Amino acid sequence: MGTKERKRREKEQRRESIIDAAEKVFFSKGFAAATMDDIALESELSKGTLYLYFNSKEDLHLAVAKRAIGILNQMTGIVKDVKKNAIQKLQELGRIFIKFAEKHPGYLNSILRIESVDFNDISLSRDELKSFIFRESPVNMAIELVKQGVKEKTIRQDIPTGVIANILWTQMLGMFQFVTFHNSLFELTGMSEEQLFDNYLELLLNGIRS
Amino acid sequence: MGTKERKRREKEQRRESIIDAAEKVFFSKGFAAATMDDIALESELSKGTLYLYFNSKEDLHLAVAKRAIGILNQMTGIVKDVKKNAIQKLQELGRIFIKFAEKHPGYLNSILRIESVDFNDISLSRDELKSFIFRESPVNMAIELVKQGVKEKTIRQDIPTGVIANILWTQMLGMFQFVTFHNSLFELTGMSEEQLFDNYLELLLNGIRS
DNA sequence: GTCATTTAATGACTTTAAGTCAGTTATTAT
DNA sequence: ATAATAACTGACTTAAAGTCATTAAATGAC
Repeated sequence: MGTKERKRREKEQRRESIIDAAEKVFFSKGFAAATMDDIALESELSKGTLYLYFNSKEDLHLAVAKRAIGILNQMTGIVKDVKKNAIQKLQELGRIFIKFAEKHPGYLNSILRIESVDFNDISLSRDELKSFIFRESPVNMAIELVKQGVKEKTIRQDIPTGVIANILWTQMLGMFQFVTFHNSLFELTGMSEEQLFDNYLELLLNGIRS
Repeated sequence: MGTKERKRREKEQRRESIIDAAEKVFFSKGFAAATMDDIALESELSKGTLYLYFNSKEDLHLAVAKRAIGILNQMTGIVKDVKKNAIQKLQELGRIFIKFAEKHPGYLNSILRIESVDFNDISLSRDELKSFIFRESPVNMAIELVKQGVKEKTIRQDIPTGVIANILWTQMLGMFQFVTFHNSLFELTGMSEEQLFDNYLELLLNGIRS
């Protein structure tokens, strides 16, 4: 009598399918313009049902962001097996992030969004997500790499590794926020997106070299 | 018959007093939680009147952000008179930004906000503001300083000055976004806010040295 | 000073979208 | 077959942005 187990699984599947629908709507219209009715329609469920699975539209967005972090993690996973020094690994990490951004612009946006939306309306679930990001995200890998670099003496040791790693993470996000928002920069400088990213990475890593 | 002139002035004053009220409400409740009715109450005007002066709540927020940029500009104005090399001037610029953030957290938030809110709902007035920031903000001063640094050979010349300056600007914003959001970092690292900022600045500038 | 005209301000109303909940339908266990 | 439980529904409530017909105030021509 595995009914209970099957039900749990089905519930999980339904949940995922709602996230699928939400994703589609968020990515095509943007979070603000997306309505719960849109998502209900897309998911072939009623609005009420959405609220059986998620407490709010924001909550639904957090679920999408979690997926984004998951995918990013998966993509960056290979870095730790690379046989190079820490700086080079960090560079690789950065390049993977850039690939992620190109391949999954919607997911990138959802990550940017959770790091930026209104500072005053902190919800419990966001706190939860914050710690999730901290524990699970590339930040964590960056911390390891920075530690390695300090040991190797390729990275300066006068600043706590946690701080360096977080600075790198923030700056990656900042770069994308900037590029997403001010796409006019390309015209201004005549640089390609790729060149810009490379320079960005270069500058970041140059700053932490010992 | 300076009636016309007086009317224009009064209209301007009313506009400013509405921004005053909006500011108070935004800063105390946050943009999302603030309502136009709150602002109407605070300004001792009716809601309808607010819409005679501003097209939307977002528009009203942009006006606040413009003020913020104005104040920041005023504060950073002294840097160009400092008699030091470009790197040192940029460091000073960064420190002033930090002072601004401490003194005017509300204004800081409003600047962060315009750089981050939903990427899909771009309004005309935001484009206008973007070019305003670009023309009037410290970005512009940073560009000048970077040019100076390249001439002096204190700053690397292999990356376009505009790109370097914009990277610095983004990263300053990113730093504050991060600190505002993850204030837990202090606990994690045991660093004071001041130390953190100093390290941040150091890293940024180290990256661009020649 | 009066009054027609223009300008400024009002707040009740409309609209939109998030979130709720009493009622219906489907599933399970006995 | 049926009572109990779980899943789902969509009409309804609520909140807040934005509108607009109406009222009030200010102006300037006479």
